[in-house]
Amino acid sequence: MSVKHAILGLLSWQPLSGYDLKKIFSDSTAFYWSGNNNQVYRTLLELYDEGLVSREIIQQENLPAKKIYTISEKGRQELRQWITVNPELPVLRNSFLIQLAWADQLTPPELENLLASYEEEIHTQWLIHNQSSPQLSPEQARSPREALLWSAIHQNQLRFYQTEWDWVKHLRVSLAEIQS
Amino acid sequence: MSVKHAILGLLSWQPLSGYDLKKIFSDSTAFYWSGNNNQVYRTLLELYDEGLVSREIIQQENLPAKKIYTISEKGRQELRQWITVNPELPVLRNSFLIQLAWADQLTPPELENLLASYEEEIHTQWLIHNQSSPQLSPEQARSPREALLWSAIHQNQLRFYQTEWDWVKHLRVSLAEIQS
DNA sequence: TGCGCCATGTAACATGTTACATGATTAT
DNA sequence: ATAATCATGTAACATGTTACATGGCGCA
Repeated sequence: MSVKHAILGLLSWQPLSGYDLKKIFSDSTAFYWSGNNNQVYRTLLELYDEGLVSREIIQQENLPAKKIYTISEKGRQELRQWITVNPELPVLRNSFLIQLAWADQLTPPELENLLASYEEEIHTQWLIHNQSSPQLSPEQARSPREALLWSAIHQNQLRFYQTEWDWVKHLRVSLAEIQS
Repeated sequence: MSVKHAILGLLSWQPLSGYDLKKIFSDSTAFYWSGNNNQVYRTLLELYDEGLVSREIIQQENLPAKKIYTISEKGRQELRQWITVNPELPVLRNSFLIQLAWADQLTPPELENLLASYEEEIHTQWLIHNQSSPQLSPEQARSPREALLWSAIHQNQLRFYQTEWDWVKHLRVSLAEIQS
């Protein structure tokens, strides 16, 4: 259960409300969850029930009250334990590859069109990632080593889109060659 | 709903039983589903109820009866339509990156150990993918263009692990430099 | 005797998404 | 007026996994 640990991690960085977490998830590309209410608020309740976080209700003038969650000592231990555990493999699900597998039934222009729109979508993502991410920017890191790690995370995602982009460009050339 | 179309695609290639599909999913890396019974058999029923496939029950001596599913004309149309639709972005979920984000609390040897085990897992996956895949091998393709597409799908996955491997090796070097 | 293959299916659970619901304040 | 931001939460649905259930055949 990784959202749980993602939230614990963010709270280990600083106390946050559910609304804050939601925004981080929906803005950030590294924290790949959609940031939907259901998951965030339910997970926070679970963490609270398990004693991994504490919370404080803050009344505000002219704004709704908010609940600020703070990681507990037990929560820090749980997070540290999870980090040390052997890493899982990345999950890559590219339904475009499934489309391609049966795309031989398309006419050459249709196939070319499909590849062109995939290339454009990938390129757009690359551009989005290439703009500095507001969360986890190395300037906010607590140590040079953390800054290096955060920069590496960013690089990892950029490289993914770069590789994908190169791949689709190369495939388009190969297909053009085969048809001539 | 992509399993549905993945199954339709496989059936457009040749008639298959639920058991066959299960095996293809669990053996193949391109068809990334786990190949669990629940999903395969339920999806086949849905496809049947929607008239996208027909089926034939084949009694066998000394073996349980099997249901061979064949794609229908309506199924072929549905598949073709899905293929032409604009492609979705690949879904990449790497919980290791979330671990890394908070890994500054580890000691240098602990962090080095974490990265080493990730590198090994990625390398193992690379080796697995590097062996020729039994499904969708270009030799079984119905045209040179299909062979090219299938080869490209395979290359796409290999490149992913290669990129990831390069990335983690580079990160290990950078971390070693920062500590000296 | 016990495991793996063939072949079907169901139950329970985990995870994740969209949409619904409320309600004040602030900016266009 | 109308949309966006702040802030909480619930309901319904989609998708995917593990484990359970049945049962014969062949192999070590």
